[in-house]
Amino acid sequence: MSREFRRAMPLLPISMVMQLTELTARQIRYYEEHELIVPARSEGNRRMFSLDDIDALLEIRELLDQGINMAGVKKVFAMRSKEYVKKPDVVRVTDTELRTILREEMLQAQRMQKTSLRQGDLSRFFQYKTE
DNA sequence: TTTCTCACA
DNA sequence: TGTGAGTA
Repeated sequence: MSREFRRAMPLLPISMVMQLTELTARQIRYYEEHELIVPARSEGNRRMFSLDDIDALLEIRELLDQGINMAGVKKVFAMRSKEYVKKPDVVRVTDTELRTILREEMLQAQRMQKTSLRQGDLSRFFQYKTE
């Protein structure tokens, strides 16, 4: 049994995920509505989360903490899954993608009236691109 | 008891 | 997002 298979195995109920991620059940379901996570269902329509789902939720929380909105989080996730389908080697941020990210950050920074545009934050995007 | 969906302050 | 209602 591969490591990937185990990580993708839906084993945890929402109560466990709540403790692991510090998120409320409401938030977890909300993120599912926005398709940021797609937990499996079992028995009586209960959500069963995998370790991959936990990772995704923790990252969503980090992104949100940085002042990025749902739209921004969606973009990051969309780009990642896009890469996954592509090649795992030298992937680079295209000019249009970079402009989109920067614009989103600028708008968000204005709305939040705080500096979410820190170099540390931006470096995350480049990290994702090469992981 | 826990989780689910739906609706509303 | 939080919370309460009515289920399964």
